[in-house]
Parts: sequence; structure tokens; C-alpha cells
Amino acid sequence: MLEPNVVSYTSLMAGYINMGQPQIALLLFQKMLGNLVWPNEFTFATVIKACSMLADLITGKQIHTHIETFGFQYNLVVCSSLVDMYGKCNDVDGARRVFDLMGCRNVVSWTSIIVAHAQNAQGHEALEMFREFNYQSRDRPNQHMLASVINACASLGRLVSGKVAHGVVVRSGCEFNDVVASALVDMYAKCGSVNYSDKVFNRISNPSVVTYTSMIVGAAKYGLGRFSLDLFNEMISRGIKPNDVTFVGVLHACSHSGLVDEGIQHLDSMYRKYGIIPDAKHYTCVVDMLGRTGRLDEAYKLAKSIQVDPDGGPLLWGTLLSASRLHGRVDIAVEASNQLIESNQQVANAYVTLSNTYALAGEWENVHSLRSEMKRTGIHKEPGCSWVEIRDQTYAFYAGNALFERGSEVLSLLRELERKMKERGYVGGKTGLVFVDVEDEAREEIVGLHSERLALAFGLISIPKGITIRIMKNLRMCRDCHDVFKLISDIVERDFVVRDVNRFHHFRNGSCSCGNFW
DNA sequence: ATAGGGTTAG
Repeated sequence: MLEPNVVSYTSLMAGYINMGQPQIALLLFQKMLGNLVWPNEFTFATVIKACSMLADLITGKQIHTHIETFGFQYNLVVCSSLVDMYGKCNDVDGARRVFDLMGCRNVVSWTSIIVAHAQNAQGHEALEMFREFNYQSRDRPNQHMLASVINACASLGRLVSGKVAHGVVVRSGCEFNDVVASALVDMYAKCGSVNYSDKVFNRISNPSVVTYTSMIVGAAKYGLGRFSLDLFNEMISRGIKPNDVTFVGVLHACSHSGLVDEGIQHLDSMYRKYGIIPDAKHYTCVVDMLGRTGRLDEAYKLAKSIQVDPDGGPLLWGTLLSASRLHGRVDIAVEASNQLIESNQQVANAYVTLSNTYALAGEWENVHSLRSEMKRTGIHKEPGCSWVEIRDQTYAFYAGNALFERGSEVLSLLRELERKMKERGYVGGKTGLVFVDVEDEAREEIVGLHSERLALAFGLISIPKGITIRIMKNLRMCRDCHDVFKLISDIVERDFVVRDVNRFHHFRNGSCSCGNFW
């Protein structure tokens, strides 16, 4: 074209973006301005998307300035793209500033701000924005928004909110959407209910590689390594190509179920069979796999040989460090913590874990000198904690602290569990957190027992099935809601669902007002 | 010619 106009330039830029080359789109934008062709709202939405793909905040801000000089700062699509760009560049405040100034918002702009919060470790704010959307907007949430909301629930470990979102998914008719299903599978696994993950997964007739990967990772977290590997084989036999994340899941599964030889075989087959070149994250899984079973020298040798970027290094050395602690290998623990301290990342973790390794080896002088050095230099580690969510209450647990409500009951329960697990072949402590010589069935029983008994201790599963039915008969639901209720009941257990439906459904004058789920 | 969603190792 002798004189390409704004449409030709923008089309070409969009083409490069679709082909995954946002950098070239930005060069074209420069060239366009040089040729005195003036951009419009289509152009700006396109170049801002290029910036979000590159997570290039500096260029993004420059173009934001252009947008204001050209007067497009009130355009809905341009603003939505800006909100997304700031979010992808980890500038949540920037995203929020643009969003708050928007005069008009739609589902896309709300989704963008929810994602901006959810992907930057602000799950509570993400859920708050979803609540605000339902309150302010006349629009219904769609599959994009719900997938993001479920993602926020997953990152917070909020099972009840996740189930409510699941209810909205069913009502909105997007429960068989592949992205939504993947988010649900992941959410249930992260919220402690992998059996629900499985139920959701089994309802999807053509799961994608991501859906399979979510389920593989979910099963792996629960020590169901054999199940993860079966899923992987099933996926391959259905002709679905695995990706790099799938192999992280498979290696993770092998690592956490003590399947070292199979793990190594999978690593070898990655490139040979599927053309995926293993990178630092895969080798880190293998370091973990070797380290967990006590093959520390091999793990160390492998760790030293891996080329890592600044993000991967801390994860790699942190992995080796915790394996060293597990097996009391002071020599390697020192090396690994030095690597962490030098990279100036996870320094507090390095100090504490090294100190614990010394303690395990009985080298108390080293323990004390490390601890006093931490005090002197002001290095403080935030203690980790676990929590369960029951109705509207969150109960948090810290190591060594049984001073919470009904703490002594939970402690004696855990002691009994530990005894039973040992009876069945669980080996704790120095030999690593791997189930040894336990049949899959027995393992499932142990895991099942664990969550169920813990829940019982807090009265979580206190509603007998019979009462559930009585409650159902007393409810008056419209046909639509009743159908939805039955659908959800198929997926998750009844006694949980009744409570959720009750809580978020308002029944007035004996009729069902189903407009407000949240 | 334009904006939004899911899986990732310690």
C-alpha cells in the first residue's frame, strides 16, 4: 500500500498480536506516528493489548499519556484495555485508578478489574469487586467473569464462596465451558475437596489439556500419584497433546508419591515423544523428587548443572534446601541457603531452614548464632499457617499452638490419625513425607478420614441426611431453581449444598426470588 | 481494525 491509513496500520498490528508478536505491533505504532497517521480508539486498544502481553509498564504508561492527549480516555474499550494492561503489569493501583474514573462500565471492564486483583494476590478485593458488580450492574456475569471469580476463590482457599460461584455457573449455563470447568477443578482441589474436582472433571466430555492438567495437579497434591499418571495416559490415548505445565504436574505427582523411576522416565520422554524441551521448572521437580527420597548427592549435582533465570533460581535452591533439611544434610543445606541469600530472595526462609537443619544434626551452637544474627539484622519470617473455613468463620492453625477453640480435641484427633497412619505404613520424619508400601485404596481412606474427622471436630458435617431432606421439603423453590439445585446436588454432596442455597437464596412470601445468588 | 477467563516446581 502506498499510503496505508489508520485502519490498515491497526489491522496489521492486530494481526501480529494474534500471531503472538506484540513487539512488532509496537514498532508499527511508532512507524505509524512517524508517517503522521493519527491513531484512533481501535489503534489504542490494540497497542495497549500489546503492552499487556509484554507486561511492559513503561511503554504502557507512555501510551496512556498519548491516549489522554488524543482524548480517548473516556472510551469504554480503551479503558478496559488499560485496566487489563495495568493488571498484567502488576500495577493494581494503576488499574484501579483507570477503573474508578470510568463513567460507563460493562462485563468486560468489571472482569478486567477482578482479574487485576485476582492475579496480583488480592483475592479478597477480587471477590469484593464481584459483589459490587452484582449490586451495581444490571448485567449477568458470564463465563469469563466466573472463571476469574473461581480463580480468586481458589487462591484464597474459600470453599464456600467457590461453591456459591459454582451455583452461579450452573445457573448461567456455562458449567460445561472448558475454561470454567478447569477453574472449578482447580478450585475444589485447592480448597481441600479433590473429590469434587473429580466429579466436575467427569462431567466434561471433551476436556482440554488445561482441564486434564488441573486434574493431574489436583490429584498429585493429595498424594494420588497413580491416579495422576492414569489421567496422563488417558489424555495421551485421547490424542490430547500435553504441554510444559502438564509435565510439571506429572513430575510433581511422581515426586509426591515416591515414583522416582517413573518420574525420570517421563522427563526423558518429554522431548523424545512430545517435543517439549525440559526447562528449569521441570528439573526443579526432579531435584525435589530425588531429594525427597534421600538421593541428595544426585539432586545437588543436577541443581548445579541447571541454567536458571532470576525467577527460577530461588525455587530451585529452596527445593534443594528443604530436601537437605529433611535428610539432615548440613553440607548441602549450607550451599543451598548461600545461593538463596546471595540472590537476596527468600532470605528469611533460608535462615530458618538452615537453622532447623543444624538443630536436626545437633549443632546447637550454629543454631544459636544463626538465630541471633537474624535478630541483629532484623530478618523476620512470617510463620506459615493452615486454616479451615466453616460457615462464616475462618479457623487458623499455627505450628505448636493449640490455643484455638476446641484445640485440644483437634490435637488428640491428629495424634490418633498419626498413629493410624503409622500403622498403615506412613513414614514421617527423616525418611520424607512419602507413603511407603500403602495400597492406593488404603491411602484414599486415610486422606478421606483425615478431612472428614477434622470436619466433624468442628461440626462441619453435622447435618444428617434425613434432616437435609426435611429442610428441602420445607423450602419453596421455583421450578428453575429446583432444577438447578438438583444439578448441583449431583455434583457436590447434599448437606453442603442445602446450606449454600439457603444462604444466598432469599425466600420471600413463600416464593423464590432467585435474582440474587451472591 | 479494538478490551476480559482456566493449569505451573520448594
